Amino acid sequence: MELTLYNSLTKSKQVFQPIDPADVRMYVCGPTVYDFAHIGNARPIIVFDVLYRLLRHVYGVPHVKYVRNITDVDDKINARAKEEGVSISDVTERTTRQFHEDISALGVLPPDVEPTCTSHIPQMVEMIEVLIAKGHAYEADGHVLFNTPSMKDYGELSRRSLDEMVAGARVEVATYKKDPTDFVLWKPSDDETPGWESPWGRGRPGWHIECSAMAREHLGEVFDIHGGGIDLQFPHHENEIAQSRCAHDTKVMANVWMHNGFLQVEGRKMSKSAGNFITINELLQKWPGEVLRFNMLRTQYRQPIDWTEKSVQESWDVLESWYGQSSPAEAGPALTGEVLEALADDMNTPRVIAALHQMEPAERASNIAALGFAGDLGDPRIGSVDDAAVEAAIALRLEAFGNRDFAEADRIRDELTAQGIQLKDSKDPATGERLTSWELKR
RNA sequence: GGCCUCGUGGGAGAGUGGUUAUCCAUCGGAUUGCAAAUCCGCGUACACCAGUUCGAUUCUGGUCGAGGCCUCCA
Repeated sequence: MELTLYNSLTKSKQVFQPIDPADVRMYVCGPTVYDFAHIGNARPIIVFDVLYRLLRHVYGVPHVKYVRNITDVDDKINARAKEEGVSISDVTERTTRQFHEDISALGVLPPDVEPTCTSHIPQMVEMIEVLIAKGHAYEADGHVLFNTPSMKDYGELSRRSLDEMVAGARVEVATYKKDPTDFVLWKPSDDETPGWESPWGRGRPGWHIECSAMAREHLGEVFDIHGGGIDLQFPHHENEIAQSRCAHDTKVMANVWMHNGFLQVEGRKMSKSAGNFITINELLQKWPGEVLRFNMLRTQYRQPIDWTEKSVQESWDVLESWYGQSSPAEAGPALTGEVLEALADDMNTPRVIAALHQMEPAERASNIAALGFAGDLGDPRIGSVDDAAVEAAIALRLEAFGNRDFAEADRIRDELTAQGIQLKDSKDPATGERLTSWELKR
């Protein structure tokens, strides 16, 4: 089948043609592990999980390789460790564990490889040496810098010329740079900062070289898809491209570059200072993970998304209604019909959802199962409720019904309502007997 | 200041040079002892101003508005 993807490199939708259909390779920039992942971080995780599932459907599970790194070397991590008075590995290990816990609740498959920076330092050093040998990088004042004018088409991804960048720059240029747009490959570490021995003294890698080195190690010099958030397009991805292409003398690093749009919260940019910073973990205290997953997919991945309480509630309502008709837990996963077509159209997930609404419940259940939904809407807040007491109250209410004592029945219902418990009555279609279920009000 | 993305009905959100997106909410009805839940029915929107066109929400230009990035930063 034909799969169309939007390529940031060409700014157009293109039919996806893998280099080798028996070995389709995708790299996605993973988290820097210094703090809880926020809901904005969850977007690429979920979006590219959907793509991973689609690729596996199209090319076969054994023929797709998905690499998503963990950035465990970063000055933010160093700052956090210092602030807390703990070791750097304390911070990175704890945060990595938390990250895995949080995203597994979102129904994402683990990537095939999840490399860490700390285990790829030799590969980074080697790549930097190659770049120096080829005249693309130089040592200055203990740093190694990539010389951007040494690459003819630097800036192709973000479509800016070096002149534009210099003209628009607001940042003071370090004096040791040959050119204002040169960027760091390696920087020196003092005794208190993590560092590794290198030909340029004890130091640590710059931000971009990690992804170039890890992608090369696990996917080769040229691979199919590289993904990440739109905020990474420049400078991170631009510089990855520069490093990898210049080190390998290749025309591209990856054939298709994909960027998910930004996330806002209640109509405003999410930031700690604005007080609207939401972590995945916090949301999971209140909502089932698959509601968050569904909510994320209601917007096409390239569009900006406005994350609101109201939209999450709507997502919950939709899933509850679907699961009530046919649960994905009991369905054989399968991508079919219009759902598959919409997915293959640059992952048009809103169109996918519209198609799901039109499907028969059984087929729908199969499709949502294949999209990573398990059918579990267990309310994470339910632990705070004494459900035996609730069941007992419901039994008393049904007894009151039996006696036609509506005043007593309503009194019990009002009491439960006051506790935030919503009753739902239905009839057994066979016997006509009254059945009562309950849930916590949102 | 430079580069870029976006602006669809009450809300969310696809799409299209001329034809019902879809979902949620509202409203009306059925059902219910009363509610909730459930079921049925109802919505001709596409920021503004020009231009191209037989015809534009869909193409081009401009205006206004929202948002992102601008090299060590998350």
